[in-house]
Amino acid sequence: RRMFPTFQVKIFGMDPMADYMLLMDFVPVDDKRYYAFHSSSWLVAGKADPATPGRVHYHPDSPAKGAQWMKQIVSFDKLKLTNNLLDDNGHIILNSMHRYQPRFHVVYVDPRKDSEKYAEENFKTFVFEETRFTAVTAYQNHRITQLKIASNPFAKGFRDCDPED
Amino acid sequence: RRMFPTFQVKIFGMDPMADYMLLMDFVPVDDKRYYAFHSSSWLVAGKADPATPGRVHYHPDSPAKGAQWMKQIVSFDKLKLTNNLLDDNGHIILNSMHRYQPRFHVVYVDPRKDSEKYAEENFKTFVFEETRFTAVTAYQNHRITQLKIASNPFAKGFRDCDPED
DNA sequence: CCCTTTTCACCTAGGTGGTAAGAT
DNA sequence: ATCTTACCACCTAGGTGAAAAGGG
Repeated sequence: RRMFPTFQVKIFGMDPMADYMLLMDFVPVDDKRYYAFHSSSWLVAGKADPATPGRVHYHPDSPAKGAQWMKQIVSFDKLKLTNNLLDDNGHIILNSMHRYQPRFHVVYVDPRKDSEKYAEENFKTFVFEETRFTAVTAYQNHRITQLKIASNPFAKGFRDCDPED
Repeated sequence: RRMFPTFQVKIFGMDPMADYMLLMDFVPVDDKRYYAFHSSSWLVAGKADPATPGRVHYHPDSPAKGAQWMKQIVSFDKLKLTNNLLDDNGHIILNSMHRYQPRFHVVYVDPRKDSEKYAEENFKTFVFEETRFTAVTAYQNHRITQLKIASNPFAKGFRDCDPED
């Protein structure tokens, strides 16, 4: 399913005329597996399960000019997560009940013939720790459910109050 | 609205590793304005109205590698037509009751610095005369309406027989 | 007991021709 | 008389959490 809320960034400082690829991936926060205790808190269940294939999600507008990326907020709303190790839809594969850190990467599309040499300097990664989350197959906390229902337009059918509450 | 049926092409002979832009535009077939006589045939109503802004529709996957374009049929299903001269959605603007010839263009994205010099040879246009049509705001022929209802999935609500008829 | 899978009603978002009213 | 516009019911396509069933 889609990740919600959507990861969004506002970009500054690109070369407006140069091409860039924007992408995201997810790395484990720790080597632990968690479980929900009485639907109220996370406790450690033991060591992490074997790592999932480390896939990457390219923003579907990639490649695009710096001017294009900078002129409005970039939204990764097409990014989908799955726990299916055999997924062949190109979705990001995560282990349920494990904690993850989303990462955002910017790749400058180097027009030089020997661009591979400069791969290091043409690549930049940004991490926002406040975007860490625990992957689940079902919500383990009623307040998270209510927050989703209140903020995701597709869950409007489950609301019982005005949207401005 | 969308053009239906959708313009589709199968592509051969590209350089699999090179980038290409695919686009379409529409040119008048003649300098005439038409009218529908008793909903059964087209008659000439006089000289064409002033030409509309000559817009172009880039296939949204552009630019992409030759290998990508060739591996399946390319479908221009996002292309939209309008008769609104003030349209600011980037749609193709046509005069109603005029005849048009869709054109398909392939642009090779030349990696050379002085690529402008080679614009001529990096550009190729394909015209399929069987795709000519008369632009309308409402169908002028009941058999066209029935053909659309029978073949467009979004018009399923107007069908009264099985789809395989 | 806790987590996962499947199915479902209920949404968003948007593409159909029908239809009635309006314009020339 | 003929064409255009605006709105509508009815679709496709797909994103929600609920709920029930399944698994360890």
